[in-house]
Amino acid sequence: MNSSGEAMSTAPQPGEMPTQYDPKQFEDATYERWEKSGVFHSEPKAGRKPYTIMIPPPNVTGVLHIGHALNNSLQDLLVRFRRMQGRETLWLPGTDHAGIATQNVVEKQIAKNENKSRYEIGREELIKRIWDFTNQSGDTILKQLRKLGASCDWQRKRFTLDEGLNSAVREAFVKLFKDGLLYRGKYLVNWCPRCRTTLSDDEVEHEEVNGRLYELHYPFADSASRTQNSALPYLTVATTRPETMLGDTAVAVHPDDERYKHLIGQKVKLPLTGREIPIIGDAALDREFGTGCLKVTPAHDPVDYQIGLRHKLQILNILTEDGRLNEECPPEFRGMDRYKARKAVMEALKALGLTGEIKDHKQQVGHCYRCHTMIEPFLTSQWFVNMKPLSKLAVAATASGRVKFHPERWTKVYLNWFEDVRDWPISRQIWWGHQVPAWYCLEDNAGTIEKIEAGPDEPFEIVENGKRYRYLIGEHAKPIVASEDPSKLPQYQGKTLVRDPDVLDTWFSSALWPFSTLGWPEKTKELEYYYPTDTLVTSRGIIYFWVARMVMMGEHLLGKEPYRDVVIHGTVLDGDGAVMSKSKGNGIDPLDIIQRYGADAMRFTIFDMATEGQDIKFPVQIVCPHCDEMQELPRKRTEPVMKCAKCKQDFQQPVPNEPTLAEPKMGALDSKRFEKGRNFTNKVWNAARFVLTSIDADTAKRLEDHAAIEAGLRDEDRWILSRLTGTINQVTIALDNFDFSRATNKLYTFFWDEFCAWTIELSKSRLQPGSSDKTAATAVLVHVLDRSLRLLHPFCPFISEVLWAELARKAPTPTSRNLGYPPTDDVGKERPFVGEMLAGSCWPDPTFGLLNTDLEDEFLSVLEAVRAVRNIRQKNGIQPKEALSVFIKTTDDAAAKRLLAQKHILVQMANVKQIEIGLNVQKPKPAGTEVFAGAELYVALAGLIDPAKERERLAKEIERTQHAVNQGKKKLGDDKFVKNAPPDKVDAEKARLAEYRAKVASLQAALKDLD
RNA sequence: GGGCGCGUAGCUCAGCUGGUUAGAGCGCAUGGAUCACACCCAUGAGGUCGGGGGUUCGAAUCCCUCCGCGCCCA
Repeated sequence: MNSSGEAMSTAPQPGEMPTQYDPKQFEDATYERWEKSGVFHSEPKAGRKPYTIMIPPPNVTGVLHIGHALNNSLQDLLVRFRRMQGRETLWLPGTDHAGIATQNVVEKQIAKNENKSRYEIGREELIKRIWDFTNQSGDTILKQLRKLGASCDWQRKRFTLDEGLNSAVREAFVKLFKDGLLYRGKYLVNWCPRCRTTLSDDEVEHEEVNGRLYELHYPFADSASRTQNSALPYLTVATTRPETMLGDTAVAVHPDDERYKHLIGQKVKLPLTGREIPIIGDAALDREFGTGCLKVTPAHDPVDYQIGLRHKLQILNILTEDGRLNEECPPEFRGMDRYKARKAVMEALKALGLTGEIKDHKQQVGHCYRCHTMIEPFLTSQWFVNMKPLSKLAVAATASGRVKFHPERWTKVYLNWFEDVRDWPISRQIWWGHQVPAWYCLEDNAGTIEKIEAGPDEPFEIVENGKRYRYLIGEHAKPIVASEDPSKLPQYQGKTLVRDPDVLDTWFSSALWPFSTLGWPEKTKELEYYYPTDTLVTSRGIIYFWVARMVMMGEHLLGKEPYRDVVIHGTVLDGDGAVMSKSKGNGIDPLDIIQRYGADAMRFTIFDMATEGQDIKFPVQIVCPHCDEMQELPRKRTEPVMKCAKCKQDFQQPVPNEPTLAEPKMGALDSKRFEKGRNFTNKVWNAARFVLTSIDADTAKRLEDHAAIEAGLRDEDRWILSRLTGTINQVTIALDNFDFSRATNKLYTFFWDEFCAWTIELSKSRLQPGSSDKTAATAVLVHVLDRSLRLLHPFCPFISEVLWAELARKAPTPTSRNLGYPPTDDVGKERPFVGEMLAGSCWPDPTFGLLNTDLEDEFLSVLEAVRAVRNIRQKNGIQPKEALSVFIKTTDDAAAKRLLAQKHILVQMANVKQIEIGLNVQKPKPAGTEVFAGAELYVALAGLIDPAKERERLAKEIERTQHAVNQGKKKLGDDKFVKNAPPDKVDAEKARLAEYRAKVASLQAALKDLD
């Protein structure tokens, strides 16, 4: 084969396979071969069904963490599976520009290195710096994905801020605007005073904070006024944010509240400001909260805002964009930060005797999801997406079953979001992102757009004569929304157009990802072929942020769902059930794991644990950086330096919420769970090693003589072929259903407990020099190994690829690698066999003609017999070397014949030297006895027995069986069971009871015989 | 406050539509340098399925309730 030349450079030479698999030796080279071969690249092909996954684009500046490892390993599993099934498979990779997050990183750098704010640097320069930064560190995470084995089509890599995606964003914006689904308006939004931008509701994280509830007294304007139940000359309001009182424009009471209702219509004199504000009645008030009087600050509280609208109150903004008090406030407070202002206002009120009780108060407070600053409700003009019509489309997509969630329960979570979702503010007052494609004509908007000089620490759009200016675009300004700059248009000649300075929410461009990456709005052949895509693999955390919005946009802009299946996987947690994170110092680094165990081992372990979307818990250990010894972390993780239990040297552990020290060396976090995957890959390696070394040149030639091989097949061969068929079928079904853990388990059990433990063991005698059976035995080993490696490939791509290349080298023709059962092989089939590598070869089909469930059942009793002999041997302390004499007494002739046919298995697997099977077999004395499937098995123990041990063993078995007898007796003794249960269940119970009774009797007899 | 998930062997988890003596891996115990693998092989011990109530001939499984843990939304 062509590939063998290349394969030799990475695959081991014959006789050179070490006894342990060393992933580092093969992984990078194998990945390189894949990339070179083009097996990951996809082109639209008429007549072939595509399979497409769009990667959830990680942040461009991100680094791989364990969550990415899980997410992308699952995608790779699906993609490799479908590719091998012959689908034209595209896994499109890329990164997200992550607006606020990325801008923050660069802003912090600039602040640290140059002590400058973004306003001092200026928009253009900042954007340039961010581009430099992302170009530099941007593809780190994509490079790391290769370490996982991710089979992405790198030629189709995209970035959410690249030119094509920008045109998609502009087109989407224009279309939504034309369709009446996009509007500009002045509303109360979530505002981050640190990022100085709007945030959507989803970008606000609510957290419980220990705050205070302050009572403030507002004197009545009319000094004659009094409350009903007190003679005090003021109304007392309660608030958690006293500084907002400067923006109060009313006090509200409940219209039915006996204490206050007579005051409605009167006024209070707002302290510190001298303004008189009305007392109003509003039924939305909670009479029980605080004093029952609510200060109303429409510009700075969502509830108050609604009240303000209802009562047409003045809406008075008292904050600047960076959270300081503005010129609407009394001079002594102007320019103060909101928290300083809180203190100052309280002090001023206290001096006037206008403060009351101050109580501790727990409250939910919104924080910016990117910088964790407390958000402020803020009145600004923003672009909004009208969510109602789009929600309907997205809801319909799941209702009609076109979009399905796995596990299904997430459908409800998804739908729930649409139920009372508010309009989505999409403009952001930052610079890194897609600038809003809207312009304003100054001449046409005279009076609504204001040009003002910008302060040194304020945003600005234009510089004239060294002075900075910004435009304040009033809420009623008329935008010109266009995908291209309209200033060249004839109607604007001689006029000044200014572009909307805002950029769009990152999630706006992410929402277009499934089709913008395929060239939309152009009608490309890719879009035609790959859209709708097939599967989205993501975590529950972004169902709202991303999934819901993608479905809306796909439905509206293309009239089709973006994908058919949404797979929601769990979250990786530590042993205590805490999310892994940098600040908690409990995060396992997937690259460390790959380094220690290999990518395949990590993937396999993850798949094994990925059960039905449940969270995945990894108890975390730490590795000594000096001697590599894995050890438990101390329960209290406060002291960074710990001593290695083995080499006694000091090393560092990550401590929650603490920076790392310069010294001593940091230990890597690890988890013992990964040993399962490593052990399995090593098992695969060694099984292959065994099979490969058993193929000599002579055997290789004969592997194509299928007729001769067929004639030489034994029952154990037919058994493993039947089991293989069942396994192929089960793994395929499990993957079809996104049941990753089940697929992994089936593969594991088949390979380890059936192929290795039985087939390989049993083949050993047949492979001896001079054995006439060698060809058939080898053919079975080669066939099963070939199919196993194919099955294994999507799970463990590296080791399977390496071993398969080696197998192809030892058995160089396709027909030598199978027993003649379809599928014969990839070569000559319609499916292209890309790069002559396993990654481009085909998935095994279950060959149902090989299924033989009768034989499988029959084998169960042989396996039982082996286990029985081993058990008696072990319990009597008989050395494995000691060959035993075994007698099996059956109740019918057929059973005897069946067992007799397999007696070599007993001989080989249980070290038996002499065996008798039949209806009239005599029990030796003394004997070890086991009862199974109606047969009694005796092991002659003369000279070997330890009667006490055998008695103990029998007693235990009797006790256990008696338990089953009791349960059966109880059931069958119950008239109601016999009358009500289905007859087949009753019969089955009867048969079972009879069997257990017989077993107890036999065992008791055996016990007696020992005397 | 609403919604969802979880609670099964020392640990991490299977156990789907109710019916064999409730399983796996790790760990543990015992034995094993046998010619694929000690990252191995063999055998075994270990569970009143979070508590209580109900439905049913029969409940780890269905229903109610309580307790504990976690997540999401308000």
